[in-house]
Amino acid sequence: MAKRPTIHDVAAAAGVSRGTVSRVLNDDRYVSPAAHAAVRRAIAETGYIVNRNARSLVTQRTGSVVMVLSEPHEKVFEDPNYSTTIRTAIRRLGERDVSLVIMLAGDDGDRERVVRYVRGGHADGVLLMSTHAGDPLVDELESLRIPAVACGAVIGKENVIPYAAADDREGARQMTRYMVEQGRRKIATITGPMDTPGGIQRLEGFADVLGRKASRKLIEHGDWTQLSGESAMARLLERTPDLDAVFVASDLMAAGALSTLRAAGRRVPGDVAVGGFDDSSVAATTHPPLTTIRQPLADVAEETVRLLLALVDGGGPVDPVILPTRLIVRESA
Amino acid sequence: MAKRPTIHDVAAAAGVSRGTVSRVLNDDRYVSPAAHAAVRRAIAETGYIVNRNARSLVTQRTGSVVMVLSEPHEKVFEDPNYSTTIRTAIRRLGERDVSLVIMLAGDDGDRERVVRYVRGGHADGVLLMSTHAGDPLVDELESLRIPAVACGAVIGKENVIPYAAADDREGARQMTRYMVEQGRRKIATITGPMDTPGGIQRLEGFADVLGRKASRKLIEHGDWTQLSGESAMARLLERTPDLDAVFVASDLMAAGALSTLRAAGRRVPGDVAVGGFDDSSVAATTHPPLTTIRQPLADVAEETVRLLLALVDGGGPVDPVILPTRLIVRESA
DNA sequence: GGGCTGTCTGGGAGCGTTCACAGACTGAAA
DNA sequence: TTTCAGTCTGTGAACGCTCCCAGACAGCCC
Repeated sequence: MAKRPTIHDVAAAAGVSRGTVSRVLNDDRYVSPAAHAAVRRAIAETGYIVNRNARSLVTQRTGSVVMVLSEPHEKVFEDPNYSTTIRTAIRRLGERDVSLVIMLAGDDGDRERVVRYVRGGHADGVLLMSTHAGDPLVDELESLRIPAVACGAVIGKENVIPYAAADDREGARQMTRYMVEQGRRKIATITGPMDTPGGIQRLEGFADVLGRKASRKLIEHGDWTQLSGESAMARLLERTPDLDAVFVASDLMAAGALSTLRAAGRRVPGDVAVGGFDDSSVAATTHPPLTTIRQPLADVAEETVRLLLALVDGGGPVDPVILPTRLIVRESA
Repeated sequence: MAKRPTIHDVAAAAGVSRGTVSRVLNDDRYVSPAAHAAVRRAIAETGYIVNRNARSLVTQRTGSVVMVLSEPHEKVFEDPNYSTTIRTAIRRLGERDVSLVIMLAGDDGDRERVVRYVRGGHADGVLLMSTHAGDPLVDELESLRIPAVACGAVIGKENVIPYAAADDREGARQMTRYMVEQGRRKIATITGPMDTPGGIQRLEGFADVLGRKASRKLIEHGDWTQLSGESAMARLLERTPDLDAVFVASDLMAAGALSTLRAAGRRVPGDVAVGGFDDSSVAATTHPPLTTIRQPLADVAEETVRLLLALVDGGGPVDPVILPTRLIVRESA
């Protein structure tokens, strides 16, 4: 690899000093138009690219943020929604020339690595994904005082870690209301894990609408996986065979619920209406296609990034952002 | 953020010089056991973490690799297989304390950014994902002489960019053979884009088995998306209404084909057998569940990473790795 | 003219490492 | 005893950048 030109080479080519080149690079004040032009030309001629390491060494800024996926290894990415978020984050950060490092935090070893990375000063900010309640990582990050935001609230840390999220609770209300309006009488629900915001708030929204009708018998818990949706549905059917609707807190679990219902000979939506949540890609492939709640995932991701950049740029504290959901009617309800 | 301890602080705490600490850090030869112990203790006491920027500045190594996703923005991640690859790559790299930066290369601006990043020396290696034939990025990387490997062959550059991949061709043969054995007479195929290895080789495998029976009338092209699967299936049905099987080069497109078939009143697998490829997560959620070809994705990802690390560590040229696929029989064929 | 403010430039110092080299010490061979 | 190879250690010099300070110069006001 041929030796790359340094700021010295550019300075020499432009007939100015390092200082002036540096000023142009960081568009500082007080550079004469002539010098500015000469430096620009020299940069183009030499093909100069600043060495971020050298810069970081003195500025203590890295120009990169790290996205931390706090999920057991097997489950990372199982949720297709990750993809949208990552893609959006990369794009928005890229526009600002900030690069994205992705790290896993599924076990203690991983977490330790993340902490070491952050403590080593290798990232300007942290973007938390699916961080569970009580994750020790959060306290660590907090004590390091590094800018951090979450995509979706971190339970118990809502006032500490800013976040952007979809309005889970209102989304659940939308679906439940719709089912009520469609004349369903016995509406059950399959929730997500109760240590996740989606698990808690979608159940709350469900209960908001149903009030005392939301009896414990009509509530089952899953862990977002398709398999858990299957078994939760089976338990519901056994306990309440005459249910005529079920609001499932994720599309993937809803896909599981559908296959259990089919196996049990229930027709959807004839006998049982099924509502999902997410409007992820599986929603369209199920049979029948899922009526679901669309989360503005790309917007959530964008807002998350925006918050993080604001924090990194040293703006004061930022406020959480909550974005509206929308009911998408297909065939399952 | 409190000032982080430097190698000086450690040296002072251990009562040795910077040099000795550095030697311990990089476990060089010639450090006395006593000094070694003292340094280790001092590191623990001070909570010292090496500053990678300073290190990179002198070693010209960064301890990170960049994964480049060469896909138009809308389509990035549409294929659920990405997830497995990314997850696996992060883990394996993490074990070696190498961090992963992800960049998009969907348009010229992106590509320019990637080149700038690599030319800036910010990555020790490049991991190419779904790079299309003739992508200018490849030539750029080649001329930069930076270690690069691809996950899946880069068409036309098979001898330049090492890669790990599933045996697409043999996988296609497995599926086609299976259909023949099941007594199907008129077997069609929906391919991927013909500028991707999966598009080309899965068609070749199909043709290997069918020989002259693989007439042009029985071949349609898609672009991996579900929608393209739907329309390709429609075209096939129109042209050859009496086909009794279709090998679709991806599960997602197969899902699309299934819905077209259903809409056309064809029973699967009664009237038409449908075979997919990938064994991705959608394969299980379709109705009926897809018979498909499982790609050893995690293994492919592991091998890709292994190749890259070997290259980065300065071993000589490495050979491509091709891993076997397996037929997964479900209900659609 | 003297002082002041504002613009512009150059260069020394320092960021936290590694590397190469010189030197000190050991023990064994000549 | 001298010589030499092998261990072990400390130190100066990079690496490529930004920051800061000093100084030159111009223009303005009193």
